[in-house]
Amino acid sequence: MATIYDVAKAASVSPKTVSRVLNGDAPVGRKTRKAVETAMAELGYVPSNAARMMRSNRSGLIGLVTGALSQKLEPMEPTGLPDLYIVQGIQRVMADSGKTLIIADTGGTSAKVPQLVRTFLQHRVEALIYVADYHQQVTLDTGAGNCPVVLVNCFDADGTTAIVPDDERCQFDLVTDLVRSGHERIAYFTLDPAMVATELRSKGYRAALEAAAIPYDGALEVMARRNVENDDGGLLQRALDSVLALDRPPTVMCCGNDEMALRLYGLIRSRGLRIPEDVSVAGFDNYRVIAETLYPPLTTVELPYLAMGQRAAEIALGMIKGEDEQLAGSEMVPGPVHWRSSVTALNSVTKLRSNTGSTFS
Amino acid sequence: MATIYDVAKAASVSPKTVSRVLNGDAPVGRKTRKAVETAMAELGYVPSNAARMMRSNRSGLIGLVTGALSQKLEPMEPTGLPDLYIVQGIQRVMADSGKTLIIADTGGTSAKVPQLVRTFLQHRVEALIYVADYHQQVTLDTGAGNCPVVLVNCFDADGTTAIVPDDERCQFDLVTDLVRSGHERIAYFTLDPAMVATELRSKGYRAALEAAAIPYDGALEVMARRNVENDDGGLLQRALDSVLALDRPPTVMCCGNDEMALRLYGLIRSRGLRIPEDVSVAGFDNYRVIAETLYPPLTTVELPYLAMGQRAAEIALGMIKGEDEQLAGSEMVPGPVHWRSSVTALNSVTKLRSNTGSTFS
DNA sequence: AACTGCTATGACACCGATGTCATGACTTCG
DNA sequence: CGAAGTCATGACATCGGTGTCATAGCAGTT
Repeated sequence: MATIYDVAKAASVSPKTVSRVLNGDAPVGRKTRKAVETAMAELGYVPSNAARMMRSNRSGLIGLVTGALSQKLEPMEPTGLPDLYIVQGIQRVMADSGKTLIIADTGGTSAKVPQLVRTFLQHRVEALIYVADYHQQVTLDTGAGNCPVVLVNCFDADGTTAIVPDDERCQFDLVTDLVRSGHERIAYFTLDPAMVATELRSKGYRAALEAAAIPYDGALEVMARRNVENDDGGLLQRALDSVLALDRPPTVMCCGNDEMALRLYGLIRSRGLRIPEDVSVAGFDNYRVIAETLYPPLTTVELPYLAMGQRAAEIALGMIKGEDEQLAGSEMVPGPVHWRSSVTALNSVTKLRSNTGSTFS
Repeated sequence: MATIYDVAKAASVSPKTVSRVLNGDAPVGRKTRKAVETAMAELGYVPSNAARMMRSNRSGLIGLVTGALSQKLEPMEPTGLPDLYIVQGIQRVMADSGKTLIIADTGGTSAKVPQLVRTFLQHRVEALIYVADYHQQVTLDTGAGNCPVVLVNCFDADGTTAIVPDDERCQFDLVTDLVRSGHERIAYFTLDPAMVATELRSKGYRAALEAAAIPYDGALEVMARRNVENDDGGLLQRALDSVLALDRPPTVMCCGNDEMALRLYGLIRSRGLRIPEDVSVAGFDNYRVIAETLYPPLTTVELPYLAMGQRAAEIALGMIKGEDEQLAGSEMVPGPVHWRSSVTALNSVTKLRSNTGSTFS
């Protein structure tokens, strides 16, 4: 691989002059510049980042760890591979800023993390970003020293800078939209309460009811999914039957995620009910393969994974520049409601006017 | 950040001795080693890869480009984000071999590729891997010089080393299993024939029929999905009706992907037919969110993305070691059939014994 | 003519590790 | 006891760029 010395010799100039052509940090004569550029092209010269970094101490690399960190090793129900979107968001911002991403996947073994961090530090990454596959608390065995760290889709006990989805706000917005379109009996089939997101969304659900002065009915909020092997779907079936048996059954059923909604479609129809004429259904995640493919298409909330990634990248870049941003703890990012035909409006007037950034498709 | 000189001073030895402790390439006295190790721990010393690379010229980095390269800019129907699995496969192998992956996503703009490749070359990657999001032909504006290149899920006209899924074999295996379980009237709803995969799978479908001495009936193979905006699902509906109207309607329907199978479930039921009692359904992709969530669970074929990634990584490592492997052109990787209850056996005997690595779940 | 100011260029040290070679202490063997 | 061999260690050059400083050439000013 050619070096500046080779280029310098070919162009009959000093190495330093070649360096100047490369960086444009000092004036270079027009003829000289041309000679150098020709030589570089002929030799197929590409500057070595390693050598450059030796002096500048700026590697241009950002370390990204995905997977792992999970305290539960059980793989979650697939919910659209949020990590991927987060990573894309990060990548997009980083590429624009000229940084290069170096990525390590732990493959679910959080024990590998320290090793990966070490490798990143060897490459002198300018920042470290951890991405979790679902909203959770992590404890990270950093050893990262003074390297800036940003957590995404997770948070820790030490108040490390973190970007998390605003589950509460998302559920709040969804339920508020349901109320606006005339629903009052709103069932909510939750995921495993052990998950961080479940609790937050429950809060959002209740807050939306309260804001609309609709009394909370515990019989309408039922856990319908466990993160355990022996949940064969029976929970959801029983949950459905229990709310259908109520004196005042719900007019709309919210699901903890779109996959649950997919199952629910089948169950509701096997009970002889129509969607949305007899009962409306809403999901969570905007897992498009499901939400747009189902008939009728599913009203659901999008978790803003791409935006979270972008935000995390911006913050990391800010930390590199030394702005520090004082970002103590978590920043929550809300996401839009996607309004589709699985929910029917009960009030004749379309007084539904969302101010929450909802989209209608 | 501490250097070996700092460590050397702290341990009262020469820098070279610290280097020896790090690399173990020469004997070091026990007491000296201990002193050095203590000093390293105290200073939080992490060796600089850049400096190391200056001498060894081995960066330990592998460049990975995803997205882009696609000749069609239209995003495909989501089929389970194969790139992610491929990347995971690559990552897994690379991590085991001590290499670090650096990743760039083109975000769909193949124009960015040369720029990304340049960045990678600056980092002196030891190999370059391109991953496409679906099986396709690409033309890559390399400029990669003598850096080893491996294509995954795509191939080019120049015969660059490439790892692609064995679509033909996969479809062949699936249809063969269907035949073994007693089906003879096998419909096949294909994807857009403009896709490389579609043609290959058609060949597999026909080859399997021929191998079983079942006459090919053109009325059973119908295009049911176009990669265009105005395909509202009507194609599939008409395809279904056309085969149901045949004198000898099919006993099983194969779909071009699992998403199509999801739609087909709905359509079949709206015609008053039961799955699998009246008609069996098979998919393609083993897109688990769909295949395992549907009722009944979907028989489908898995495209071996993880394995493809692993294989690609192995080959790239081989090329780095200079084994060159003579791998002219493409290597095709087959994937297993996942046998689930959406397909019923027509022959009473369970003479079904797959030798194709099928799994039964 | 002497001085100032600017442009264009080169010499040289340096970043942090490692390869090469040299050296001193100690063991082993004839 | 001296020669040869092993062990442990250090001095120094080197990798490929960039920062610092010096210098030569030339125009403009007084």
